[in-house]
Amino acid sequence: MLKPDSESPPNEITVNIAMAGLLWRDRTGRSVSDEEIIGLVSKFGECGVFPSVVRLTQLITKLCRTGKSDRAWDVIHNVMKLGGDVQAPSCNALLAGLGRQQNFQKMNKLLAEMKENGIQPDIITFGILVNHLCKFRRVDEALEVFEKMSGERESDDGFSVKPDTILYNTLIDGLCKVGRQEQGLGLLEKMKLEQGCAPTTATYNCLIDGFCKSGEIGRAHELFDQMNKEGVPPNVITLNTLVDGMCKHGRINSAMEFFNEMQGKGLKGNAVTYTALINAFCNANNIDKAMQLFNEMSKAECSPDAIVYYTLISGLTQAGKLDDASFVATVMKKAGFCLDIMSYNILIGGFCSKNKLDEAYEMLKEMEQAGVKPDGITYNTLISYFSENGDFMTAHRVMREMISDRLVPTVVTYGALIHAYCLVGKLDEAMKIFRDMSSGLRVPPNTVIYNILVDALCKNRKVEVALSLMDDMKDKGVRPNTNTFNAMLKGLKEINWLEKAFELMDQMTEHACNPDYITMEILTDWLSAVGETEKLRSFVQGYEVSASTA
DNA sequence: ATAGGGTTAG
Repeated sequence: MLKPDSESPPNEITVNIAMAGLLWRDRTGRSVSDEEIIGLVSKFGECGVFPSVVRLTQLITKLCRTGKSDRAWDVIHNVMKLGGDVQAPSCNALLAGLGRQQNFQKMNKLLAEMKENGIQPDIITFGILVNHLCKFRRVDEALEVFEKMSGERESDDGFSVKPDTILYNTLIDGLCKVGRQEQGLGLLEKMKLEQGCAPTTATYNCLIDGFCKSGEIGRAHELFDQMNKEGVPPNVITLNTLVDGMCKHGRINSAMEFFNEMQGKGLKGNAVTYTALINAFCNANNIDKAMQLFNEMSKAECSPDAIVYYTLISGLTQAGKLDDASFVATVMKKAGFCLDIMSYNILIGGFCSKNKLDEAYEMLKEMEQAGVKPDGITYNTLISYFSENGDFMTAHRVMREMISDRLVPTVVTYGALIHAYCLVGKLDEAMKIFRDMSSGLRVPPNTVIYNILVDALCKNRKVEVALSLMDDMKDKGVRPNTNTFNAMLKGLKEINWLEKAFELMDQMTEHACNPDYITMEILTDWLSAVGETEKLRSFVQGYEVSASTA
Protein backbone atom coordinates (compact mmCIF):
# COMPACT_ATOMS: atom_id res chain seq x y z
CA MET A 1 0.00 0.00 0.00
CA LEU A 2 1.19 3.54 -0.63
CA LYS A 3 2.54 5.24 2.40
CA PRO A 4 2.60 8.94 3.13
CA ASP A 5 6.27 8.65 4.03
CA SER A 6 7.48 7.31 0.68
CA GLU A 7 10.17 9.21 -1.21
CA SER A 8 8.12 11.93 -2.88
CA PRO A 9 5.82 13.88 -0.58
CA PRO A 10 2.17 12.86 -0.94
CA ASN A 11 -0.27 15.17 -2.61
CA GLU A 12 -3.88 15.03 -3.69
CA ILE A 13 -2.96 13.23 -6.88
CA THR A 14 -1.21 10.47 -4.97
CA VAL A 15 -4.17 9.81 -2.74
CA ASN A 16 -6.60 9.86 -5.62
CA ILE A 17 -4.57 7.42 -7.64
CA ALA A 18 -4.24 5.15 -4.66
CA MET A 19 -7.97 5.29 -3.94
CA ALA A 20 -8.94 4.83 -7.56
CA GLY A 21 -7.08 1.56 -7.54
CA LEU A 22 -8.11 0.46 -4.10
CA LEU A 23 -11.81 1.11 -4.51
CA TRP A 24 -11.87 -1.77 -6.96
CA ARG A 25 -8.74 -3.85 -6.47
CA ASP A 26 -5.06 -3.10 -6.27
CA ARG A 27 -2.46 -3.72 -8.98
CA THR A 28 -1.99 -7.36 -8.08
CA GLY A 29 -5.75 -7.99 -8.34
CA ARG A 30 -6.06 -8.46 -4.59
CA SER A 31 -9.38 -7.23 -3.27
CA VAL A 32 -8.82 -4.45 -0.78
CA SER A 33 -11.01 -4.13 2.27
CA ASP A 34 -12.95 -0.97 2.89
CA GLU A 35 -11.13 -0.59 6.18
CA GLU A 36 -7.78 -0.41 4.39
CA ILE A 37 -9.05 2.42 2.20
CA ILE A 38 -10.49 4.23 5.20
CA GLY A 39 -7.11 3.84 6.89
CA LEU A 40 -5.41 5.26 3.82
CA VAL A 41 -7.62 8.33 3.76
CA SER A 42 -6.99 8.86 7.43
CA LYS A 43 -3.21 8.49 7.09
CA PHE A 44 -3.00 10.91 4.20
CA GLY A 45 -5.37 13.23 5.98
CA GLU A 46 -3.03 13.47 8.92
CA CYS A 47 -0.43 14.84 6.49
CA GLY A 48 -2.95 17.37 5.25
CA VAL A 49 -3.59 15.54 1.99
CA PHE A 50 -7.17 14.72 1.06
CA PRO A 51 -8.96 12.89 -1.72
CA SER A 52 -10.79 14.91 -4.31
CA VAL A 53 -14.50 15.51 -3.95
CA VAL A 54 -15.16 12.82 -6.55
CA ARG A 55 -13.01 10.17 -4.85
CA LEU A 56 -14.34 10.87 -1.39
CA THR A 57 -17.88 10.72 -2.71
CA GLN A 58 -17.14 7.39 -4.40
CA LEU A 59 -15.87 5.97 -1.15
CA ILE A 60 -18.91 7.22 0.78
CA THR A 61 -21.26 5.84 -1.86
CA LYS A 62 -19.57 2.45 -1.78
CA LEU A 63 -19.68 2.26 2.02
CA CYS A 64 -23.36 3.23 2.10
CA ARG A 65 -24.29 0.77 -0.64
CA THR A 66 -22.74 -2.05 1.37
CA GLY A 67 -24.60 -1.10 4.51
CA LYS A 68 -21.69 0.64 6.20
CA SER A 69 -23.16 4.09 6.51
CA ASP A 70 -21.79 4.30 10.05
CA ARG A 71 -18.26 4.02 8.67
CA ALA A 72 -19.13 6.54 5.95
CA TRP A 73 -20.23 8.91 8.69
CA ASP A 74 -16.90 8.39 10.47
CA VAL A 75 -14.91 9.07 7.29
CA ILE A 76 -16.72 12.34 6.59
CA HIS A 77 -16.23 13.48 10.16
CA ASN A 78 -12.60 12.51 10.16
CA VAL A 79 -11.91 14.48 6.99
CA MET A 80 -13.80 17.46 8.42
CA LYS A 81 -11.84 17.21 11.65
CA LEU A 82 -8.50 17.05 9.84
CA GLY A 83 -9.41 20.18 7.93
CA GLY A 84 -10.18 18.60 4.57
CA ASP A 85 -12.55 20.19 2.13
CA VAL A 86 -15.81 18.23 2.37
CA GLN A 87 -18.42 19.34 -0.09
CA ALA A 88 -22.10 18.74 -0.69
CA PRO A 89 -21.77 15.72 -3.05
CA SER A 90 -20.02 13.60 -0.40
CA CYS A 91 -22.58 14.60 2.21
CA ASN A 92 -25.35 13.88 -0.29
CA ALA A 93 -24.02 10.36 -0.79
CA LEU A 94 -24.15 9.80 2.96
CA LEU A 95 -27.59 11.39 3.22
CA ALA A 96 -28.91 9.00 0.59
CA GLY A 97 -27.43 6.08 2.50
CA LEU A 98 -28.98 7.22 5.76
CA GLY A 99 -32.26 7.79 3.95
CA ARG A 100 -32.38 4.21 2.74
CA GLN A 101 -32.06 3.17 6.38
CA GLN A 102 -34.78 5.62 7.39
CA ASN A 103 -32.32 7.22 9.79
CA PHE A 104 -33.90 10.66 9.69
CA GLN A 105 -32.39 11.69 12.97
CA LYS A 106 -28.88 11.34 11.59
CA MET A 107 -29.92 12.99 8.34
CA ASN A 108 -31.00 16.07 10.22
CA LYS A 109 -27.85 15.97 12.27
CA LEU A 110 -25.73 15.83 9.13
CA LEU A 111 -27.61 18.78 7.66
CA ALA A 112 -26.97 20.79 10.82
CA GLU A 113 -23.28 19.88 10.76
CA MET A 114 -23.01 20.88 7.12
CA LYS A 115 -24.22 24.30 8.14
CA GLU A 116 -21.81 24.47 11.09
CA ASN A 117 -18.88 23.56 8.84
CA GLY A 118 -19.83 25.99 6.12
CA ILE A 119 -20.75 23.28 3.61
CA GLN A 120 -23.41 24.73 1.36
CA PRO A 121 -26.18 22.19 0.71
CA ASP A 122 -27.46 22.09 -2.85
CA ILE A 123 -30.78 21.23 -4.45
CA ILE A 124 -29.75 17.56 -4.47
CA THR A 125 -29.29 17.65 -0.69
CA PHE A 126 -32.86 18.79 -0.23
CA GLY A 127 -34.07 16.48 -2.94
CA ILE A 128 -32.71 13.49 -1.03
CA LEU A 129 -34.24 14.66 2.24
CA VAL A 130 -37.65 15.38 0.77
CA ASN A 131 -37.63 12.24 -1.33
CA HIS A 132 -36.89 9.91 1.56
CA LEU A 133 -39.30 11.63 3.92
CA CYS A 134 -42.04 11.32 1.30
CA LYS A 135 -41.19 7.70 0.59
CA PHE A 136 -41.85 6.89 4.23
CA ARG A 137 -45.01 8.97 4.28
CA ARG A 138 -43.52 11.66 6.53
CA VAL A 139 -44.91 14.38 4.32
CA ASP A 140 -45.23 17.03 7.00
CA GLU A 141 -41.55 16.83 7.75
CA ALA A 142 -40.86 17.01 4.00
CA LEU A 143 -42.93 20.20 3.85
CA GLU A 144 -40.92 21.59 6.75
CA VAL A 145 -37.67 20.94 4.90
CA PHE A 146 -39.18 22.56 1.84
CA GLU A 147 -39.99 25.72 3.74
CA LYS A 148 -36.63 25.78 5.42
CA MET A 149 -34.58 25.36 2.25
CA SER A 150 -35.82 28.46 0.52
CA GLY A 151 -35.57 30.43 3.74
CA GLU A 152 -39.19 31.47 3.49
CA ARG A 153 -39.51 31.43 7.21
CA GLU A 154 -37.12 34.37 7.49
CA SER A 155 -35.43 32.58 10.37
CA ASP A 156 -31.73 32.02 10.72
CA ASP A 157 -32.03 28.36 9.74
CA GLY A 158 -33.03 29.10 6.16
CA PHE A 159 -30.71 27.90 3.40
CA SER A 160 -31.86 30.03 0.45
CA VAL A 161 -31.72 27.17 -2.02
CA LYS A 162 -34.45 27.56 -4.62
CA PRO A 163 -36.71 24.56 -5.20
CA ASP A 164 -36.99 23.25 -8.73
CA THR A 165 -39.64 21.35 -10.66
CA ILE A 166 -38.37 17.98 -9.51
CA LEU A 167 -38.58 18.97 -5.85
CA TYR A 168 -42.12 20.24 -6.32
CA ASN A 169 -43.05 17.05 -8.13
CA THR A 170 -41.59 14.94 -5.34
CA LEU A 171 -43.60 16.83 -2.75
CA ILE A 172 -46.80 16.77 -4.77
CA ASP A 173 -46.39 13.04 -5.28
CA GLY A 174 -45.73 12.56 -1.57
CA LEU A 175 -48.88 14.46 -0.69
CA CYS A 176 -50.97 12.56 -3.24
CA LYS A 177 -49.69 9.20 -2.00
CA VAL A 178 -51.09 9.93 1.46
CA GLY A 179 -54.41 11.18 0.11
CA ARG A 180 -53.64 14.88 0.42
CA GLN A 181 -54.15 15.68 -3.26
CA GLU A 182 -56.04 18.89 -2.43
CA GLN A 183 -52.87 20.19 -0.81
CA GLY A 184 -50.98 18.97 -3.87
CA LEU A 185 -53.17 21.22 -5.99
CA GLY A 186 -52.10 24.12 -3.77
CA LEU A 187 -48.46 23.39 -4.56
CA LEU A 188 -49.30 23.20 -8.26
CA GLU A 189 -50.61 26.77 -8.11
CA LYS A 190 -47.55 27.82 -6.12
CA MET A 191 -45.08 26.41 -8.61
CA LYS A 192 -46.83 28.16 -11.47
CA LEU A 193 -45.99 31.47 -9.79
CA GLU A 194 -42.30 30.67 -9.47
CA GLN A 195 -39.47 31.17 -11.93
CA GLY A 196 -38.22 27.99 -13.58
CA CYS A 197 -40.68 25.69 -11.86
CA ALA A 198 -43.25 25.19 -14.59
CA PRO A 199 -45.44 22.14 -13.97
CA THR A 200 -44.65 19.21 -16.25
CA THR A 201 -46.45 16.10 -17.38
CA ALA A 202 -45.15 14.32 -14.28
CA THR A 203 -46.66 17.00 -12.03
CA TYR A 204 -50.10 16.41 -13.48
CA ASN A 205 -49.61 12.65 -13.52
CA CYS A 206 -48.97 12.63 -9.78
CA LEU A 207 -52.06 14.72 -9.09
CA ILE A 208 -54.26 12.72 -11.44
CA ASP A 209 -53.11 9.54 -9.70
CA GLY A 210 -53.96 11.06 -6.33
CA PHE A 211 -57.51 11.83 -7.40
CA CYS A 212 -57.87 8.45 -9.12
CA LYS A 213 -56.76 6.54 -6.04
CA SER A 214 -59.27 8.41 -3.89
CA GLY A 215 -61.99 7.55 -6.39
CA GLU A 216 -62.48 11.12 -7.57
CA ILE A 217 -62.34 10.17 -11.23
CA GLY A 218 -64.20 13.31 -12.26
CA ARG A 219 -61.61 15.57 -10.67
CA ALA A 220 -58.85 13.49 -12.23
CA HIS A 221 -60.40 13.95 -15.62
CA GLU A 222 -60.72 17.70 -15.04
CA LEU A 223 -56.99 17.85 -14.39
CA PHE A 224 -56.44 15.95 -17.59
CA ASP A 225 -58.46 18.59 -19.46
CA GLN A 226 -56.60 21.33 -17.65
CA MET A 227 -53.17 20.08 -18.64
CA ASN A 228 -54.25 19.84 -22.27
CA LYS A 229 -55.52 23.40 -22.12
CA GLU A 230 -52.25 24.60 -20.63
CA GLY A 231 -50.23 22.85 -23.31
CA VAL A 232 -48.69 20.26 -21.00
CA PRO A 233 -48.77 17.11 -23.13
CA PRO A 234 -50.20 13.94 -21.58
CA ASN A 235 -48.11 10.82 -22.04
CA VAL A 236 -48.68 7.10 -21.71
CA ILE A 237 -48.39 7.37 -17.92
CA THR A 238 -51.23 9.89 -17.88
CA LEU A 239 -53.26 7.49 -19.99
CA ASN A 240 -52.48 4.50 -17.79
CA THR A 241 -53.18 6.37 -14.57
CA LEU A 242 -56.64 7.35 -15.74
CA VAL A 243 -57.43 3.97 -17.31
CA ASP A 244 -56.40 2.16 -14.12
CA GLY A 245 -58.30 4.65 -11.96
CA MET A 246 -61.48 4.10 -13.94
CA CYS A 247 -60.98 0.32 -13.90
CA LYS A 248 -60.43 0.17 -10.17
CA HIS A 249 -63.56 2.18 -9.52
CA GLY A 250 -65.92 0.07 -11.57
CA ARG A 251 -65.91 2.10 -14.71
CA ILE A 252 -64.44 -0.37 -17.15
CA ASN A 253 -66.50 0.90 -20.03
CA SER A 254 -65.36 4.48 -19.50
CA ALA A 255 -61.81 3.19 -19.32
CA MET A 256 -62.16 1.41 -22.66
CA GLU A 257 -63.78 4.47 -24.18
CA PHE A 258 -61.03 6.75 -22.92
CA PHE A 259 -58.35 4.37 -24.16
CA ASN A 260 -59.90 4.21 -27.62
CA GLU A 261 -60.31 7.96 -27.74
CA MET A 262 -56.65 8.49 -26.87
CA GLN A 263 -55.52 5.91 -29.37
CA GLY A 264 -57.48 7.81 -31.98
CA LYS A 265 -55.48 10.89 -31.03
CA GLY A 266 -52.24 9.04 -31.48
CA LEU A 267 -51.48 8.25 -27.84
CA LYS A 268 -50.71 4.54 -27.90
CA GLY A 269 -51.09 2.28 -24.91
CA ASN A 270 -48.45 -0.12 -23.68
CA ALA A 271 -48.32 -3.30 -21.61
CA VAL A 272 -49.32 -1.36 -18.50
CA THR A 273 -52.53 -0.16 -20.17
CA TYR A 274 -53.44 -3.71 -21.12
CA THR A 275 -52.62 -5.03 -17.65
CA ALA A 276 -55.09 -2.59 -16.10
CA LEU A 277 -57.84 -3.51 -18.53
CA ILE A 278 -57.23 -7.27 -18.52
CA ASN A 279 -57.17 -7.24 -14.72
CA ALA A 280 -60.44 -5.32 -14.61
CA PHE A 281 -62.23 -7.63 -17.01
CA CYS A 282 -61.00 -10.70 -15.13
CA ASN A 283 -62.27 -9.25 -11.86
CA ALA A 284 -65.59 -8.53 -13.53
CA ASN A 285 -65.72 -12.19 -14.60
CA ASN A 286 -65.48 -11.25 -18.24
CA ILE A 287 -62.71 -13.61 -19.28
CA ASP A 288 -63.65 -13.44 -22.94
CA LYS A 289 -63.08 -9.72 -23.07
CA ALA A 290 -59.79 -10.12 -21.20
CA MET A 291 -58.63 -12.70 -23.73
CA GLN A 292 -59.75 -10.47 -26.56
CA LEU A 293 -57.63 -7.59 -25.25
CA PHE A 294 -54.69 -9.94 -24.86
CA ASN A 295 -55.04 -10.99 -28.49
CA GLU A 296 -55.34 -7.37 -29.58
CA MET A 297 -51.96 -6.57 -28.10
CA SER A 298 -49.91 -8.13 -30.87
CA LYS A 299 -52.02 -6.35 -33.50
CA ALA A 300 -51.36 -3.08 -31.67
CA GLU A 301 -47.63 -3.83 -31.91
CA CYS A 302 -47.44 -4.02 -28.16
CA SER A 303 -46.04 -7.29 -26.99
CA PRO A 304 -47.17 -8.60 -23.61
CA ASP A 305 -44.63 -8.71 -20.83
CA ALA A 306 -44.38 -11.00 -17.79
CA ILE A 307 -46.91 -8.97 -15.80
CA VAL A 308 -49.53 -9.15 -18.54
CA TYR A 309 -49.06 -12.92 -18.66
CA TYR A 310 -49.26 -13.14 -14.90
CA THR A 311 -52.47 -11.11 -14.84
CA LEU A 312 -54.07 -13.38 -17.38
CA ILE A 313 -52.87 -16.59 -15.70
CA SER A 314 -54.17 -15.32 -12.39
CA GLY A 315 -57.52 -14.30 -13.85
CA LEU A 316 -58.01 -17.59 -15.65
CA THR A 317 -57.05 -19.54 -12.54
CA GLN A 318 -59.48 -17.61 -10.41
CA ALA A 319 -62.19 -18.31 -12.96
CA GLY A 320 -61.38 -21.97 -12.58
CA LYS A 321 -60.07 -22.25 -16.14
CA LEU A 322 -56.91 -24.09 -15.29
CA ASP A 323 -56.40 -25.55 -18.75
CA ASP A 324 -56.46 -22.10 -20.28
CA ALA A 325 -54.21 -20.78 -17.53
CA SER A 326 -51.55 -23.41 -18.17
CA PHE A 327 -51.91 -22.83 -21.89
CA VAL A 328 -51.12 -19.15 -21.38
CA ALA A 329 -48.15 -20.22 -19.26
CA THR A 330 -46.90 -22.28 -22.19
CA VAL A 331 -47.32 -19.34 -24.57
CA MET A 332 -45.47 -17.18 -22.07
CA LYS A 333 -42.53 -19.55 -21.98
CA LYS A 334 -42.48 -19.82 -25.77
CA ALA A 335 -42.27 -16.04 -25.89
CA GLY A 336 -39.09 -16.29 -23.88
CA PHE A 337 -40.37 -15.38 -20.42
CA CYS A 338 -39.85 -17.36 -17.25
CA LEU A 339 -42.65 -17.85 -14.76
CA ASP A 340 -41.83 -16.29 -11.43
CA ILE A 341 -42.60 -17.74 -8.03
CA MET A 342 -45.95 -15.97 -7.85
CA SER A 343 -47.13 -17.41 -11.16
CA TYR A 344 -46.10 -20.89 -10.05
CA ASN A 345 -47.84 -20.46 -6.73
CA ILE A 346 -51.03 -19.29 -8.41
CA LEU A 347 -51.05 -22.30 -10.72
CA ILE A 348 -50.20 -24.77 -7.95
CA GLY A 349 -52.97 -23.30 -5.80
CA GLY A 350 -55.36 -23.52 -8.73
CA PHE A 351 -54.57 -27.16 -9.37
CA CYS A 352 -54.94 -27.96 -5.69
CA SER A 353 -58.35 -26.31 -5.50
CA LYS A 354 -59.40 -28.39 -8.52
CA ASN A 355 -58.08 -31.46 -6.73
CA LYS A 356 -55.57 -32.06 -9.50
CA LEU A 357 -52.60 -33.08 -7.45
CA ASP A 358 -50.68 -34.59 -10.36
CA GLU A 359 -50.70 -31.30 -12.21
CA ALA A 360 -49.67 -29.47 -9.07
CA TYR A 361 -46.70 -31.81 -8.68
CA GLU A 362 -45.84 -31.30 -12.33
CA MET A 363 -45.64 -27.56 -11.72
CA LEU A 364 -43.40 -28.21 -8.73
CA LYS A 365 -41.12 -30.31 -10.87
CA GLU A 366 -41.09 -27.68 -13.57
CA MET A 367 -40.20 -24.90 -11.19
CA GLU A 368 -37.38 -26.95 -9.79
CA GLN A 369 -36.00 -27.45 -13.31
CA ALA A 370 -36.36 -23.72 -13.95
CA GLY A 371 -34.37 -23.05 -10.79
CA VAL A 372 -37.26 -21.36 -8.96
CA LYS A 373 -37.22 -22.40 -5.32
CA PRO A 374 -40.55 -23.05 -3.62
CA ASP A 375 -41.20 -20.44 -0.96
CA GLY A 376 -43.31 -20.37 2.17
CA ILE A 377 -46.45 -19.74 0.17
CA THR A 378 -45.84 -22.79 -2.02
CA TYR A 379 -45.50 -24.94 1.09
CA ASN A 380 -48.48 -23.36 2.81
CA THR A 381 -50.60 -24.04 -0.26
CA LEU A 382 -49.67 -27.71 -0.21
CA ILE A 383 -50.07 -28.02 3.56
CA SER A 384 -53.48 -26.41 3.29
CA TYR A 385 -54.45 -28.79 0.49
CA PHE A 386 -53.45 -31.94 2.34
CA SER A 387 -55.02 -30.86 5.61
CA GLU A 388 -58.26 -29.87 3.95
CA ASN A 389 -58.40 -33.30 2.41
CA GLY A 390 -57.87 -34.93 5.78
CA ASP A 391 -54.37 -36.17 4.93
CA PHE A 392 -52.72 -34.79 8.04
CA MET A 393 -49.82 -37.21 7.77
CA THR A 394 -48.73 -35.72 4.47
CA ALA A 395 -49.48 -32.20 5.66
CA HIS A 396 -47.10 -32.65 8.57
CA ARG A 397 -44.55 -34.28 6.33
CA VAL A 398 -44.63 -31.32 3.95
CA MET A 399 -44.20 -29.01 6.92
CA ARG A 400 -41.08 -30.92 7.95
CA GLU A 401 -39.80 -30.60 4.37
CA MET A 402 -40.50 -26.91 4.57
CA ILE A 403 -38.37 -26.62 7.68
CA SER A 404 -35.53 -28.69 6.24
CA ASP A 405 -35.70 -26.32 3.27
CA ARG A 406 -34.79 -23.57 5.76
CA LEU A 407 -38.20 -21.97 5.60
CA VAL A 408 -40.03 -20.98 8.75
CA PRO A 409 -43.66 -22.05 9.19
CA THR A 410 -45.75 -18.97 9.81
CA VAL A 411 -49.06 -18.19 11.38
CA VAL A 412 -50.63 -19.09 8.02
CA THR A 413 -49.03 -22.55 8.06
CA TYR A 414 -50.40 -23.30 11.51
CA GLY A 415 -53.67 -21.65 10.60
CA ALA A 416 -54.17 -24.09 7.73
CA LEU A 417 -53.62 -27.07 10.03
CA ILE A 418 -55.71 -25.68 12.87
CA HIS A 419 -58.55 -24.88 10.52
CA ALA A 420 -58.52 -28.33 8.97
CA TYR A 421 -58.41 -30.09 12.34
CA CYS A 422 -61.36 -27.97 13.45
CA LEU A 423 -63.33 -28.83 10.34
CA VAL A 424 -63.11 -32.55 11.06
CA GLY A 425 -63.89 -32.01 14.72
CA LYS A 426 -60.40 -32.81 16.02
CA LEU A 427 -60.40 -29.89 18.41
CA ASP A 428 -57.78 -31.44 20.67
CA GLU A 429 -55.30 -31.62 17.81
CA ALA A 430 -56.15 -28.06 16.85
CA MET A 431 -55.61 -26.84 20.40
CA LYS A 432 -52.36 -28.75 20.62
CA ILE A 433 -50.98 -26.96 17.56
CA PHE A 434 -52.27 -23.67 18.91
CA ARG A 435 -50.38 -24.22 22.18
CA ASP A 436 -47.23 -25.36 20.36
CA MET A 437 -47.11 -22.35 18.08
CA SER A 438 -47.63 -19.82 20.83
CA SER A 439 -45.18 -21.37 23.30
CA GLY A 440 -42.14 -23.12 21.88
CA LEU A 441 -42.41 -22.11 18.27
CA ARG A 442 -42.58 -18.39 18.91
CA VAL A 443 -45.24 -17.76 16.31
CA PRO A 444 -47.74 -15.47 17.99
CA PRO A 445 -51.33 -16.36 17.06
CA ASN A 446 -53.29 -13.56 15.48
CA THR A 447 -56.96 -12.69 15.26
CA VAL A 448 -57.56 -15.18 12.44
CA ILE A 449 -56.20 -18.09 14.48
CA TYR A 450 -58.34 -17.16 17.47
CA ASN A 451 -61.38 -16.76 15.24
CA ILE A 452 -60.93 -20.25 13.77
CA LEU A 453 -60.76 -21.73 17.26
CA VAL A 454 -63.48 -19.64 18.85
CA ASP A 455 -65.80 -20.51 15.98
CA ALA A 456 -65.03 -24.23 16.18
CA LEU A 457 -65.33 -24.34 19.97
CA CYS A 458 -68.67 -22.58 19.90
CA LYS A 459 -69.99 -24.87 17.19
CA ASN A 460 -69.00 -27.79 19.39
CA ARG A 461 -70.80 -26.25 22.37
CA LYS A 462 -67.58 -25.57 24.23
CA VAL A 463 -68.59 -21.98 24.84
CA GLU A 464 -66.70 -21.67 28.12
CA VAL A 465 -63.42 -22.68 26.47
CA ALA A 466 -64.08 -20.20 23.66
CA LEU A 467 -64.64 -17.47 26.26
CA SER A 468 -61.38 -18.34 27.94
CA LEU A 469 -59.67 -17.96 24.57
CA MET A 470 -61.11 -14.47 24.35
CA ASP A 471 -59.57 -13.70 27.72
CA ASP A 472 -56.33 -15.08 26.37
CA MET A 473 -56.58 -12.69 23.43
CA LYS A 474 -56.95 -9.82 25.82
CA ASP A 475 -53.87 -10.93 27.79
CA LYS A 476 -51.81 -11.26 24.64
CA GLY A 477 -53.02 -7.99 23.18
CA VAL A 478 -54.67 -9.58 20.15
CA ARG A 479 -57.64 -7.49 19.08
CA PRO A 480 -60.90 -9.32 18.46
CA ASN A 481 -62.88 -8.27 15.41
CA THR A 482 -66.48 -8.55 14.28
CA ASN A 483 -65.96 -12.18 13.22
CA THR A 484 -64.73 -13.09 16.71
CA PHE A 485 -67.85 -11.63 18.28
CA ASN A 486 -70.13 -13.17 15.68
CA ALA A 487 -68.75 -16.64 16.37
CA MET A 488 -69.08 -16.09 20.11
CA LEU A 489 -72.60 -14.66 19.92
CA LYS A 490 -73.75 -17.56 17.77
CA GLY A 491 -72.45 -19.95 20.43
CA LEU A 492 -74.14 -18.03 23.22
CA LYS A 493 -77.39 -18.01 21.29
CA GLU A 494 -77.30 -21.80 21.04
CA ILE A 495 -77.30 -22.10 24.83
CA ASN A 496 -79.38 -18.95 25.34
CA TRP A 497 -76.83 -17.24 27.60
CA LEU A 498 -78.29 -13.79 27.36
CA GLU A 499 -76.31 -11.92 30.02
CA LYS A 500 -73.01 -12.95 28.48
CA ALA A 501 -74.23 -11.81 25.07
CA PHE A 502 -75.04 -8.37 26.49
CA GLU A 503 -71.58 -8.24 27.95
CA LEU A 504 -70.04 -9.03 24.58
CA MET A 505 -72.20 -6.47 22.82
CA ASP A 506 -70.80 -3.84 25.15
CA GLN A 507 -67.29 -5.09 24.38
CA MET A 508 -68.01 -4.83 20.67
CA THR A 509 -68.84 -1.18 21.15
CA GLU A 510 -65.68 -0.69 23.21
CA HIS A 511 -63.51 -2.30 20.52
CA ALA A 512 -65.28 -0.34 17.79
CA CYS A 513 -66.19 -3.63 16.11
CA ASN A 514 -68.99 -2.69 13.76
CA PRO A 515 -71.78 -5.24 13.70
CA ASP A 516 -72.33 -6.62 10.22
CA TYR A 517 -75.31 -8.39 8.71
CA ILE A 518 -74.28 -11.67 10.40
CA THR A 519 -74.34 -9.99 13.81
CA MET A 520 -77.76 -8.64 13.03
CA GLU A 521 -79.02 -12.00 11.83
CA ILE A 522 -77.96 -13.61 15.10
CA LEU A 523 -79.27 -10.88 17.36
CA THR A 524 -82.51 -9.93 15.64
CA ASP A 525 -84.16 -13.34 15.99
CA TRP A 526 -82.77 -14.06 19.38
CA LEU A 527 -83.40 -10.77 21.14
CA SER A 528 -86.89 -10.31 19.75
CA ALA A 529 -87.78 -13.84 20.80
CA VAL A 530 -86.81 -13.00 24.38
CA GLY A 531 -88.38 -9.53 24.30
CA GLU A 532 -85.12 -7.56 24.37
CA THR A 533 -85.67 -5.44 21.27
CA GLU A 534 -84.86 -2.31 23.25
CA LYS A 535 -81.38 -3.60 23.99
CA LEU A 536 -80.92 -4.33 20.30
CA ARG A 537 -82.01 -0.85 19.33
CA SER A 538 -79.61 0.88 21.68
CA PHE A 539 -76.85 -1.44 20.46
CA VAL A 540 -77.18 -0.55 16.79
CA GLN A 541 -77.51 3.12 17.53
CA GLY A 542 -74.45 4.93 16.29
CA TYR A 543 -73.42 2.08 14.03
CA GLU A 544 -73.68 1.98 10.29
CA VAL A 545 -74.50 -1.67 9.78
CA SER A 546 -72.40 -2.70 6.83
CA ALA A 547 -74.13 -4.63 4.11
CA SER A 548 -71.08 -6.72 3.39
CA THR A 549 -71.55 -10.28 2.29
CA ALA A 550 -68.18 -11.41 3.59
C1' DA B 1 -40.29 12.86 -9.79
C1' DT B 2 -45.00 9.93 -12.41
C1' DA B 3 -48.31 4.27 -14.48
C1' DG B 4 -49.43 -2.24 -14.15
C1' DG B 5 -49.58 -8.16 -11.40
C1' DG B 6 -48.92 -9.42 -5.10
C1' DT B 7 -50.18 -15.46 -4.89
C1' DT B 8 -50.94 -19.16 1.23
C1' DA B 9 -55.08 -19.78 7.04
C1' DG B 10 -60.99 -17.40 9.16
